[in-house]
This record gives sequence, structure tokens and C-alpha cells, in this order.
Amino acid sequence: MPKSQERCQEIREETRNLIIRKSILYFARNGFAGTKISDLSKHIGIAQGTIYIYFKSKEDLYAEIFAISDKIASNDKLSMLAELPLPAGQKIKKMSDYLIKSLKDENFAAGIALYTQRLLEGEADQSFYGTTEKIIKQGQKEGSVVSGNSRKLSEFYWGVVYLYAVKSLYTSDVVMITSDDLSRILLED
Amino acid sequence: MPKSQERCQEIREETRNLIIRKSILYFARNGFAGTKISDLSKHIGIAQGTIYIYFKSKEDLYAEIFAISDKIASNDKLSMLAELPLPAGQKIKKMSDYLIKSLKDENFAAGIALYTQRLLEGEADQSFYGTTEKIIKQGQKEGSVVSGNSRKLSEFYWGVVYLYAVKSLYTSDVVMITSDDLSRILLED
Amino acid sequence: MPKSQERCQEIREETRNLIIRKSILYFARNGFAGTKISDLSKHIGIAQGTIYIYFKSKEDLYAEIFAISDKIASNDKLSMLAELPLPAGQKIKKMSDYLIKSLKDENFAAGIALYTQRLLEGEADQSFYGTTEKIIKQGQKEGSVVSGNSRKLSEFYWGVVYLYAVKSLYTSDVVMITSDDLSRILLED
Amino acid sequence: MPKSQERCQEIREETRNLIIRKSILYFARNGFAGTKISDLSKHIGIAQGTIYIYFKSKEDLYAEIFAISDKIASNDKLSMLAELPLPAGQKIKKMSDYLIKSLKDENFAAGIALYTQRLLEGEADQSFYGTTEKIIKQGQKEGSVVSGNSRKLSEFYWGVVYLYAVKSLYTSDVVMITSDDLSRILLED
DNA sequence: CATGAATGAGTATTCATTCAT
DNA sequence: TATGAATGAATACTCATTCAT
Repeated sequence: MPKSQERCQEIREETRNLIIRKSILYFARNGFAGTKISDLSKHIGIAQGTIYIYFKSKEDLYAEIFAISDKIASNDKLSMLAELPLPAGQKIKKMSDYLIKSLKDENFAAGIALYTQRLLEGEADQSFYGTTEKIIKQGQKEGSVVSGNSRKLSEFYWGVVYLYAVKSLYTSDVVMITSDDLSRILLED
Repeated sequence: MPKSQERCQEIREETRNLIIRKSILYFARNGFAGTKISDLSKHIGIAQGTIYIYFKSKEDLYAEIFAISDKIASNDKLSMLAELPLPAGQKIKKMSDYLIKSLKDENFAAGIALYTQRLLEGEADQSFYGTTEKIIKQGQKEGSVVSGNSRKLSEFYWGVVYLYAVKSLYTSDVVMITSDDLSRILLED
Repeated sequence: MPKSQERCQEIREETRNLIIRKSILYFARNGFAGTKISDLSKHIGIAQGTIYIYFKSKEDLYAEIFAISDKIASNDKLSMLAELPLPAGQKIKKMSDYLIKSLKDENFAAGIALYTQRLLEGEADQSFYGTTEKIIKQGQKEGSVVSGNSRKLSEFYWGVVYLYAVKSLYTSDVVMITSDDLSRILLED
Repeated sequence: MPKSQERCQEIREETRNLIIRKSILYFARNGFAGTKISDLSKHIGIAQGTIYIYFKSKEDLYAEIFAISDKIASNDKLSMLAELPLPAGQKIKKMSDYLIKSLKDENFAAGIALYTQRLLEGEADQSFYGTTEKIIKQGQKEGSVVSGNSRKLSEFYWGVVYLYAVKSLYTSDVVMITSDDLSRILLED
């Protein structure tokens, strides 16, 4: 008896997700060139061939991983946060809280790491910083944020987030900075 | 004949240095796995075979590069700075001045990037932070440095240096932070 | 129950025949190495696994296909024709008529193509030409067939049949030669 | 001391030609799918990697082989022959002479086989038959060529050439037809 | 029986390394 | 020494075959 159409679809979805989920970390840690399909498949716990059922090539899988990192990085929560009727200082504290907490999730950290990596290589667009810049400008008007070019401050802030994302990918017991340390990059004392 | 002997030695030295100098950047940008000897040799402007006259293997060359990055990172100037009879605040400002200035040199940036990368991967020892920690502790006694675990602060400070080292490897026109921005990570306002 | 037993057997037979019928053409067109089970099964309209219920392996299926092509090529009608009390000229015309007509059937064409292919590769025995040679020799005695080595003429004749078998496998609208054209290879004008 | 520019060029040319020359036969005999790069390289007498220095992929090499087969098939000698002020009957005899003689050269045979194969698959254009058709029409006017559609006759004639090209690829001791046998396809007795 | 997702041996392709010139 | 063509081990990718459903 043939498997039901839906069950098949389900299995496919599951396997595809499994591959993506497990690959994010692997690629984030080892990079594209440093990732062997043989090792990756072992790490995922499937046969090499299975990867090629779901992805045309190693590059294709990598691209998919990147698309995911986009979603992780350009998080909705942050965009919504910017729109709330709050003083910038509080927005920054909330954002920092959220980010420091999220970095404990390896997939979030990997997403941030991959996305920033791509940003550095000039392959992702920088509109990503827009939300943060808006908050910074608001804060500068309100007097709670240090003076300086908002793009530069934004890059600095997210650079530090990236830094700790990368750190947490390599070491399980990172001495993580606190939400306050992170906020302090932007906030006037 | 002795003259030509020397000249030969000189040429050897020159080529060897050329390879090392050009490789630092290439490895820093692309990583070990991402660097192909064929590309690297093209980038240096020599034949593939020539690299193997001076280095036993790709790994051998990489190790050499790392030794260089060690020297760059554990700079004598900084150790000396720590010993000077100055208030910690000034030491930090001088160190930041020096680092921000040095980052303009691509080889310095590459050295910092490679060294930190290795640190992250747990392959370089962390004694490197010692000097900075000393200054931080001094500053905390003097009241000029923010409170907090000195290792954590030190890692944060160097993390940001790493961040801008990496940025400058990828983009020629980085919006670099100022020496003051960097110092502010450690200094009480 | 016995009824359903038979019905089962019947279904089995049907599926098995379907696979064979559809495979002949596929193999004839693409060759053994050029035929992927995944493509073939799609072409047949069944799942890949189903093929392995009826055939132990790809080679096994190919062998079966060959057995069929044997039967097609060493057709009984032709052997009987040779035995009839007719002048060779008429036998050749009848044979040509039959062959040209049969080539319109794709399975016949595929059978001829596969069989001759195997003959070329030295994997089928050449006794196959025997019947035709006999007729040729008879015709040469009777003066209706051109002079020359009977094996050579026979190979020529069947070569042309093969040629048009192959042509009809690739193009649906072959400019087919007539039965007379074919006969003329052997017949004195 | 570096190898001289010209010598390098020469070596490259030689190796490239070696690969092409040896591949023609291999592909003609085994087809694209039936040819393994590992076997082919062994047959050529070089390392697998060497093939990829000269050709981007197996397909690329195959395409090159096909380009060569084009040149072999659309031979200049035949076009010139058509233009000569000779009766068609003589042209056909000369053409047949030339073809039967040339088929003894394995590369010529392979070229014809590959080209015709591509023609069958509809991937080569049929302008190729033009020259022969012209001669046929001339001959029909002159009364030396059998009546019938010139394209059909042309295809028949070249089909037989293909047939013996293929035969000679598989067997070293083919019972080859004579130039007269070949001509007789077109010539009135 | 039939299905098609999963497997892994087999094949294509890349790339660090060697070596004749 | 320096070169770059050649090598073959390592890696990416395919496809005949299996097996849980």
C-alpha cells in the first residue's frame, strides 16, 4: 500500500528541516569551504545522498541557510519594538535584553553570525541597521543616547552582538556580557 | 662567488617574505579551508610550485602565518605600556590610540583577526589578555575604569578590536570607531 | 479465494508486461548506461521500487529485454518463409514487405535495434543471418540475386533494416525506404 | 628556470589533442553515459585530473568531440567534389571510393558515427545531406541515378555509411562492403 | 503489492603536492 | 630557483537498490 500523500509530505518537511537546523550551526562554525558534506551528513545523522534529495548542491544548501539567517537577523520583534511609544533608552534596554537572552540559543547565534558574515562580505544589504538607527536618533534627541553618527553607532552595537554570537558558537562557557554592558555602548551614563 | 651566495640568500628571504606578507591577508579573509593554493599563488604573483620551495605544505605556511599573528597581537609596545608609571586611564587611551592607528595597516588587522580566530577556536592561549587585565585592575583601584570582572572587560575590549580588524579586512572604507569610543568600553565616564 | 489468487497473478503479469514493453523502447533509445531507473520508472508511470518487485536488478531487466529482442529478431515467420517452395526473389520481396511493415511497430523496431546492437558488440551469435544467407544462395543460383559473398550481403541487408529501426526510434516521421528499395540491395535489376 | 612560454603552449596543445583523439573512439564506442572518466583517463594514459585541466567537465569534453565530428563529417573534399564538372555517376563513385577508404581510419569512422548519432537525436542540422542531394538530382537528370526522393536516397546512402562506420568501431575485421556496393544504392544498373 | 524516502557504493570533480624542464 | 603541467587523494554528487509504511 502506498504511503499517504500527506504523510510523505510530512516526512519530507521533517527531513528538510532537520538538515537545515543541523546545518546552520555546522556552517556557522566551519564556514562553507570548511564544511565537508561527508562530515555534515554524519553530524546530522543521515546519508550523504539524502542531502542531495533536498538540496541541489552544497551551495544551494548554504544559500538556504543564509535565507534562514536573514529571517533570524531581521527579527520582527525588533521592528515592532521601534514603533512602540517608549523612550529610546527603554527600547535599547529591551532590545539588549532580548538579544543577550536570544544569544543563548545556538541557532540564533549562528543566524546572527552567518548574517553578519555576509554583511561583511557585502552580500547582504545593510537596510538591516535601519531600525537601530531610528532608535538611536530618537535617543539622541531625547538626550539618552551618546552623540555620534547613527550608522557608526548602530554598526558598533551590532558588531558587539556579532562578536558574542561568534564567541558562543565556539565556546560553551563564554563569559557573556550583560544586557547593561551592551546597552551602555549606546546610552549616555 | 661569496657575493652571489649572499645575494641568493637575500632573494630567498625576499620571496619568502613576499609569500608570507601576501598570505596573511588572504588567509585572514578566506580562512584555511577557503584558501586554495592555486588562488593564493595567483594573488601573490608566483607559480604554485614556488610556495612549496619555501614551505613544506599549506599547513606549514598557515602555521608560519600564525606565528606572525602571535607577534603582532602580543605586541611589545603594549607590554611596555603596562609597566609605565602612568594612571590606567592614560594607559588605556594610549593603547586605544595605538590600536586604532595600527588597524589601518592591513597586516596588523589581519594578524589581530587571525590571532583572535585562533583564540576562539581554543588553539591559542589566553595569557594574551593578561596585560590588559592588569591595566583594568589598576584602573578599577584608581576609579577610572568601570567595575566588573577584569577578564570579561578585557575580552570585550579586544573583541571590539577584533571586530574592527575583521571589518577593515572586508571593506576599505569602514566607518571606524574612534580611539575614544574604544576607550569608553573600559573607562568610567 | 482461488478467484482472487488468479486475479493477483493476472495483475502481476500485467504489470510485468507493462514494465517490459515500456522498457524496450527506453533501453533501445538510451542504452543500458544511459537509462536511469528513476527516469525509466517515471516513463513507465510506476514507482522505482516496483521495478524491483519484478526484476532482481537493472541488469536482470535488461537481460529480459534482450531475450524479447531475440524472439523478435529470429522471427519464426522468416524461418518458415525460407522453407516455402518459392523462388528466392519472391521470398526476398515477402521478407522485405514484412520487415518494412513491422518496423512501424515501435517494439519491433526496438527489438531489432537492441538485437543488432548486441550482435555488433559480439554478445549475440550470428546464426541469425543463416536464414537470409540460405535465401541469398538460392537466389544466386536462380540468377535473381546479385553475386557476392552471402554473409556480406546478408549483413548489408540486415544492416539497412537496423538502420531504419534506429531511425524510427528517434524520429516519428522517418522517410522510410520502401520494401522495393530494401529488396533491391539483394536483387539483380 | 621557467619553461619557455612556447614550450608550455606546445605541451598544452599536445596533451589536449591527445585527450581529444583518444576520446573520440572511446565515446563513439561507449556513448556518453557509458564512458567513465576513470576508464577514459586510463585508456588515454593520463591521470583523471589532467582531463579537467583541459575540459571543464565530461560534457564539455563530449561537446568538443562532437565539434570535431562535425568537421570530419562535413568534409571539404565532398563539397568540392560536387562542384567538379563531372557526370554525377563519376562523382558518386569517387565519393564512395573516398568514404570506403576513409572508414578504415578509426577516427573517421568514429566521427561519422558520432555525427550521425547526433543527427538521429535531432541535435545536428541536416544541411549535411545537401551536397549529396545535389549530386543525386544531377544524376537523375543524367539518367544515371535511380528515381526517387533525393532526400530519402541521400539519407539511405549516408545511413549505410553510418552503418559500416559503427560496424568498424566494434569489430576489427568487418566484412566491409565495396565502394561499388555503396554506389549501387544510388546508381541505376 | 506499491510507494518513495533513504542509503551508500560508485562516479565526477577539485585541489594540495610533485617533478621534469 | 622558478615554473606550471601532471598527479591522485580527497571531496562533491549520482543513482541502483532497499525497506518501512
